[in-house]
Amino acid sequence: MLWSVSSRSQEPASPVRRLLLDEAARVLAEEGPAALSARRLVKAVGASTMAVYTHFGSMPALVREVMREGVERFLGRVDAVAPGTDPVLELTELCRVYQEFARAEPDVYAVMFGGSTLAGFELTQGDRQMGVALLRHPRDAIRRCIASGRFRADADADLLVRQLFVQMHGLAQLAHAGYILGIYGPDDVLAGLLRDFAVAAGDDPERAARSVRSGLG
Amino acid sequence: MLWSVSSRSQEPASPVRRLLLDEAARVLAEEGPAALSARRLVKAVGASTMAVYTHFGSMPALVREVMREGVERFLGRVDAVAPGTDPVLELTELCRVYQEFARAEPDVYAVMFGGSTLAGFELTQGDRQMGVALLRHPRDAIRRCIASGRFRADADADLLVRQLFVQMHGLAQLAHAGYILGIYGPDDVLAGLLRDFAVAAGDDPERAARSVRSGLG
DNA sequence: CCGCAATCCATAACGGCGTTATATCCATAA
DNA sequence: TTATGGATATAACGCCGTTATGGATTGCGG
Repeated sequence: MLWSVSSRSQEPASPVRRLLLDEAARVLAEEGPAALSARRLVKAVGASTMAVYTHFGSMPALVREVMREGVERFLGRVDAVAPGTDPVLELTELCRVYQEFARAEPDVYAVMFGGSTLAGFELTQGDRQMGVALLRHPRDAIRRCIASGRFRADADADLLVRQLFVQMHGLAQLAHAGYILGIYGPDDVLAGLLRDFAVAAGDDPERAARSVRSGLG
Repeated sequence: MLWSVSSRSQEPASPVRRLLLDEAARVLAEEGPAALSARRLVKAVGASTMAVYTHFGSMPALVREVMREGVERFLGRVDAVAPGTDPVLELTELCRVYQEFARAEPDVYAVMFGGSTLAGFELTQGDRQMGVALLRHPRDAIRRCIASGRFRADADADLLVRQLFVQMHGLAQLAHAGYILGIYGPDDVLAGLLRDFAVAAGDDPERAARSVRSGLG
């Protein structure tokens, strides 16, 4: 085809791997999981189907790479939340960035947490470990809530962070599926969940409401 | 072909439609979404691929029928929970049967609530309305919690039932995806969620814990 | 009874999918 | 220079959902 053109290029050989990953992420974000296929990706980058297998081994393995990079973006957002003097506010902000990521990249999010099989991809135990790592930051925030006296001293941070995880995941998925209908939207439900979470953990209702409002505004 | 085997049969003509639906539900339950294909279904019932299109029009339409029957089974379980003197106990039992259904038919459940596309199937607004109808019973139970004084008088049943929905869905999906790891399992998280839900809504902590224990035991 | 329309269904095909066997480039090491 | 090994293009295999075609069966009005 274009041998002469490629030889003209002084750059290092085409990083086909990166091109495929970027195109996969783009298609997934812009057109959804149904549009993601090996043949389409290789056509977009001007390669043959073999490119997928030399660089990734299989389509599920390519999807796994896309997911791993999604996890890194997710971790980047979560770690950007700085601790402050109000741990309930910090917890609220963590949940806010969680929902923001799920809304920004709903299909990558769905792959990360098992909501989508996507071309036969299935989560490995290692994948799940990576997802669980996201809970460390919120768990520490809950511990600070306990240490600061906002939450009861006998509260169990490990159980509470799982409860919070369940709530964030359920909200993200139901909102994406269009199941949060009627007068209350996802943001209303999020505010209610966070306030009730803090109150049940022992926080003063008024103070909890103020921290949540501040963290979501 | 005058030796017509079909005339020997005294039964009404083969209800191919029913056979396909049952086989689809069976494959989905026993082997998961990846195993569900038109060609496999028609081979199992001894028909040709046309059977799918004469009776359903498309594979997504067949999946929709499977989902509708799943919703009916779900509604059957939910409606089997009888009101009693303890509305918090009733709410707990409703959540228990919710989790039981999600655990018994995880793939049908995933289709119902948008967690799985399954051969291009996508939820319509009518499908979602059907799913939302499942919330009527728990919403009434929450209203009884308020009326009986267990929950605060100014609690909002419509918001609370959405929060509860989010929690039940998140737990069902994460448990199915294998994301509830470590010392606490799905049942522990469920107990914590329900207790905290009631406490935040205004119930006495001890009383809430007793109702939840009673409803989950 | 005949003929006609409608319905169901089997066959075969189309295009797309993931995957793989094979052969060919081409850069680098010996 | 030759040899080696990785990346790639080509073509094929067996799936998939879907559809065009034509044959069989059924029910019904004449």
